[in-house]
Amino acid sequence: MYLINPTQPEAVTTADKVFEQIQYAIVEGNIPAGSKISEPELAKRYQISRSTLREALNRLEKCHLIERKANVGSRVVDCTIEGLLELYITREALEGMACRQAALNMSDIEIDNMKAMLKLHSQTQELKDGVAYYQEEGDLDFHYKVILGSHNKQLINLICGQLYHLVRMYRCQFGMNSPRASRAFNEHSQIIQAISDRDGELAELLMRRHIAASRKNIENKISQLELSELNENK
Amino acid sequence: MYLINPTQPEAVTTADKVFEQIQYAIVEGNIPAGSKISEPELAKRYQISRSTLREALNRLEKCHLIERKANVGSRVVDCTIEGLLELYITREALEGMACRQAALNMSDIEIDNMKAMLKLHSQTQELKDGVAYYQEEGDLDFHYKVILGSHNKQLINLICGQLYHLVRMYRCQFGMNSPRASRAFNEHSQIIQAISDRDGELAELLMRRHIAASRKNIENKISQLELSELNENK
DNA sequence: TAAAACCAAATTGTCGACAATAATACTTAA
DNA sequence: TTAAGTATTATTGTCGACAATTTGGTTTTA
Repeated sequence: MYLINPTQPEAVTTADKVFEQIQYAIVEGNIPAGSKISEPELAKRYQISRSTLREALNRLEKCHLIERKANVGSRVVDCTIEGLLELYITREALEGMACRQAALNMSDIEIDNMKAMLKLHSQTQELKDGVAYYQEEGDLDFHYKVILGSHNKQLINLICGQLYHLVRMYRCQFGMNSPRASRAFNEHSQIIQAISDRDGELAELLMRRHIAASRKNIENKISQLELSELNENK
Repeated sequence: MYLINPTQPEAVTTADKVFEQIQYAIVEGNIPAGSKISEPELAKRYQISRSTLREALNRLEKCHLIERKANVGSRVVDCTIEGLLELYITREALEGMACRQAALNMSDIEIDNMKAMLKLHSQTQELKDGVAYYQEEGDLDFHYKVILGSHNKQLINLICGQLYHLVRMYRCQFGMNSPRASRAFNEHSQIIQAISDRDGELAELLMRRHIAASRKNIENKISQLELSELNENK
């Protein structure tokens, strides 16, 4: 339960709570990607009736963590390389636009807030040598603030409520605690400057580059991985 | 039942069927925007149990046609001007990117297909004087083809599975059978050319302009509407 | 009179059982 | 032996009833 989505409402009903538990289990791979879900089994494991489990499954489907077919059942989504690339392309489009809107719509206070956060991160970065802390929470912190700064409910819901669950799942399962810390920090810094200048066009451009760089970083890692696996097998 | 979403799987279970019925009722305003939904009442009206109605409601929530609060209930989404603009901004981001991907990923056959469709539309347009037919089905036909042409499941699902329900709802309820027919036709033509040239950058740019123009068209209409209402009331 | 506390009605959440559908194993026929 | 067809089993979909929570109104109190 290491990372809270600031837009996810607190779980009040038991279906909500079970939803969150299964959510984490899927994200972290404790329930394997691509595996079939047995309703009776899961209901027993979480000590709830099948009805409320199905309610929880519906929520998982909403954030694209499982897929259902009528009269057949549910499967956890697969983690494929194509899926990952498609996800990042979608992120590029949505977060790019969110960043443009943030430049137009953020209040001065919100912007000051972001600058303060960045400053804090830079100090933490120096302390921990720019590796451990920043890339995880710091990065997501930054992105969440930008997205929320767009003040666009559609964008906020699509990105935070749906895409980011998958992003976290891929990060966990492909072991991507991306070591782009210092570069990412500089990119964040530029983006905040563009927002502060109310330059929506530049802000969008920079955010798209930032995410595209992240995607390419992943692509490289994967091709390396495949290469080394190839070497092992011969 | 005048328009089929080509990505929506056919309704096999009764919850699916009721979902579709309510979906149309909401889109067309027969169940008013912003109104509260009474589970017992709707269940009685459609002759189903509350459980399967709730299943249908879950699907409606997935395409953002209703919103639920725990222990309180469901409401049909509101149709506000801000919501409409936010929707179009999101469309601009997503369909722009979809168009870029379409330029990269569409097969030659698909492209020929789109050109043929455009030609057909141009003839139909001449026949009907460019008003009735094209703007409705023709426009959506074009957009669906581009989106599917992206070959990106994320984008396809987000746009067709979620945004477009709302787009149709707004079109219905604000009475926007946009009379931009001939201009839109030319814009479509340019976009297809860019896709055919495999020029992703231009394709995205043109699609974004196309949707932005549509948004501005709506904004103008609305401000006119507000002006005339203002005149009536004095 | 206004506000707080309480009570009653209605609504939503949860449960277990039954019905319908799909998956599996088995039998029979070519 | 293989393929098709059938029967059995397991899983999903649907139902009606009960429990928990909210809402609206009523009473009580300051």
